[in-house]
Amino acid sequence: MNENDTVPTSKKTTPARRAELLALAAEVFAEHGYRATTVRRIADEAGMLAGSLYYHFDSKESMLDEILTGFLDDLWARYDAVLAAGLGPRETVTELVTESFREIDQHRAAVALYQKETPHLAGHPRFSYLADSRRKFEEMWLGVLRRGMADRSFRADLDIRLAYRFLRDTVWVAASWYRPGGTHSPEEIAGQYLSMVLDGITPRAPRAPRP
Amino acid sequence: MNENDTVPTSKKTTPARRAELLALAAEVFAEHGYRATTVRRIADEAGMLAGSLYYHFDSKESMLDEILTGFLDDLWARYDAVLAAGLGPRETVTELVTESFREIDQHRAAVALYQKETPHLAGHPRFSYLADSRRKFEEMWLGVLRRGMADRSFRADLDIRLAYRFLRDTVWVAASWYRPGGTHSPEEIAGQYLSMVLDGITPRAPRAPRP
Amino acid sequence: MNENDTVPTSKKTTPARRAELLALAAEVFAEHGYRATTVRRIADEAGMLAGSLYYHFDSKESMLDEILTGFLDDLWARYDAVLAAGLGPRETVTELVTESFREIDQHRAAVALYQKETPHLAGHPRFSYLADSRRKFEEMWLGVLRRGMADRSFRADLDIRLAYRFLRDTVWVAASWYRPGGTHSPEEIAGQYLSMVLDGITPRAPRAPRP
Amino acid sequence: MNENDTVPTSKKTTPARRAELLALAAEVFAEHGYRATTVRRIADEAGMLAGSLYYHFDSKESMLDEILTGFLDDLWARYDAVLAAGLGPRETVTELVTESFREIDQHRAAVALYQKETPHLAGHPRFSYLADSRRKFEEMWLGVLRRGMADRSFRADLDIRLAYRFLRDTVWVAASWYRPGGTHSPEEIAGQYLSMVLDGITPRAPRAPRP
DNA sequence: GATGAATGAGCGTTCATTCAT
DNA sequence: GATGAATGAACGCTCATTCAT
Repeated sequence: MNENDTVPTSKKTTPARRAELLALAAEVFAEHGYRATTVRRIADEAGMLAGSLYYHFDSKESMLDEILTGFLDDLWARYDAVLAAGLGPRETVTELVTESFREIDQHRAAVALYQKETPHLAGHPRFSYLADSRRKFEEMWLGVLRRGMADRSFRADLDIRLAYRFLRDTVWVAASWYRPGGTHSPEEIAGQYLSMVLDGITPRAPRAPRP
Repeated sequence: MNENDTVPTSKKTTPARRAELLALAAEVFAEHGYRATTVRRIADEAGMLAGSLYYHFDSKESMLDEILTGFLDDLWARYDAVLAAGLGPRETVTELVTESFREIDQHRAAVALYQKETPHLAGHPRFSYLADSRRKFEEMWLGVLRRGMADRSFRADLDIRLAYRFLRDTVWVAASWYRPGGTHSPEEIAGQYLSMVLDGITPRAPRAPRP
Repeated sequence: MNENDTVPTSKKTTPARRAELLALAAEVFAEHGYRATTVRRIADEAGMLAGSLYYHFDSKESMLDEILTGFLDDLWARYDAVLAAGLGPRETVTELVTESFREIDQHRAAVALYQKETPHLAGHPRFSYLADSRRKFEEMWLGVLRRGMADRSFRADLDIRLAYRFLRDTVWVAASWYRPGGTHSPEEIAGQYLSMVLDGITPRAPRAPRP
Repeated sequence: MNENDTVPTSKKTTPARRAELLALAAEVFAEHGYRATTVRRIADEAGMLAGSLYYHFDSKESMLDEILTGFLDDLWARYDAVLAAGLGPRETVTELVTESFREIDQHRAAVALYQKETPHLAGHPRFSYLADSRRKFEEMWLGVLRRGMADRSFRADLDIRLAYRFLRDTVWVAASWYRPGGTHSPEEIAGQYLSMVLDGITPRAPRAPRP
């Protein structure tokens, strides 16, 4: 997924400076949107001139690319670890959601960017990995939901595709308001979300504890 | 809220043509984003030249303005009717969510546009009504949630601000994937969403029917 | 050869204005070279701003394209007429050279541009017709030279490829110094050139008049 | 003519390294044109970074300058030797053309560069020696042609200025297609060219051998 | 009501050049 | 002698907007 592993596009810079600049660019992209963000603005924020950015990156687009692939690589490392643990459906959902909030906590800008720009990037060949990731994402969630419905972890009357979209969106939109270093840790927020998603916002009688 | 009621910007046109053009613009804005949409693209779609649009509208921004105010006017008419009905908290939530999905069904483009562009428009004086609406929105939801927690319609252990964001986002993001004329009616989708939000995705023992 | 016959790229402008602008661009391109010519310079010369040129043309490159195809279309119309006349080798050479000088007289800038830029444009797919034309050109000259050597119109000891290059270059470089409206008509210059090329610059005994 | 003799621009480098780099630069300039050649491209080819070239040369322009003066110095050394030999007009022309082809053979890139860039450099004070050389060139050729017409070595009916341009261009354009190490030696090519120029491409009766 | 042609500001990008290390 | 990182001016191009017709 990360083309940098195989095709180091422009490694003329130290990785540290690259990462710095990229984090900055992600922040600005996330705040104003990719299109509305001028390369001059990023350069300003970095204390350099617009042209100087091109020493480090090939283009504005390649900055976006690198931010997005970095994010997805990291995210899938988390998800794959969860999936490899062989947990039950409810625990898998719990862990997936928690890892998602951890990702939001650590790469908020990239997540927000991903949310906002993916639709426009869909058709672009360079960003085909976004559609690939989306597919994997869908399969993952649909799979865990199906397994959960089969073993009665989840309600049998769910419209599975609707439930998938519900779960997917519910988690990610949090990136639009979440600010790291707030009063709640990502784990706490994940806990609250899971509580609402799993048990609903209306009171329920105490369930028997699960094995 | 709708400045056209008091300050008719460009009344040279018939309201019908305006509405036509606006619906078209909303569609294009929603698909490609406001910034990425060129005025020429809208004109193309309308079968005219870019310059000709300026007979009907003052600027690209005023089109956006008109679309957004139209949407909010319509939405608040719906919400105000629900609030005026004096229903209980659970029923109020049910009706608010249902009306939201009806709004998505009827003005999908405007809703998507609102979702996508509001953050960037926040500081802009011309669009201060967006922040106003957001405030009203928040008060409305916080109010109904509080009342529900007070009368035990909703769980007492909810983090109310988190629950508010959860509800708010959960509903609106549906505009990003919803396509009118699909297999589900807006009421059906609302029903499914409400079922998940109110009761969670895990099975619960049958509750006593509410009066 | 002329894509405008089949694919009218950007006929948004009146052909007259296009032609005017194109002639102007050709002049500037020819004087300073294509790369060294800024689009602002052309616009200046046309009394407009750089951006305004893009109402008439898609790009700087498309201006070059249009100039070049226009030139080649015109040139080949001339050559084809000569070839269709079925003249003997010496007369064919005479007419081809004369038509070449007429072309230089009427489209000096385009010819100079063609001479100067063709090498750099060779690999570019959009300008593949340049290589095509070059091939046709070579076949044409090689053909007439061969026929002339066969029927003793031309010396039998010529290195035919060298003679081809000699003829080809000799004619076209004139575009670099020729100025229309000078003391010599294109026909006179063609006559002088032909006299040197056919008979050499050293005196020769009078030849028997040809039939 | 060579300002390096009097004003050593950047003597920080060994002449050997300079010459190496210059030959390389000439090659790249000749292939892509001076403007279109980036200093980085030259550096790449030399296995260094763009900035490093500035240790050896003051500027891109000074590289061009040095290449051109080197070429002209060499060429005029050849021509002056020929002129000093006191040959007859026909033999002088023969030798001048032959030396020209030898120059092309040995400094093809510089010749091609000279041909291509001289027109644009005309007005530039730094390159005024190009115009000087051109003048000397013209005087030389006009002189030998005049002498040849006077002593009947050349035809009396020639337009002398046209003949001058014809000779001048005819020789130099060969630099655009000539590749050293081909099947023909420069002397052979010179012979063929001279044969065409002196005697024409049509057969002539055998001339009485010259004294 | 709409067109054709233009404006002018700004955008992403390139590139010769500089300079501390 | 060479590098890494930056500058700053200019370039081709886009686009919202204007306005006479």
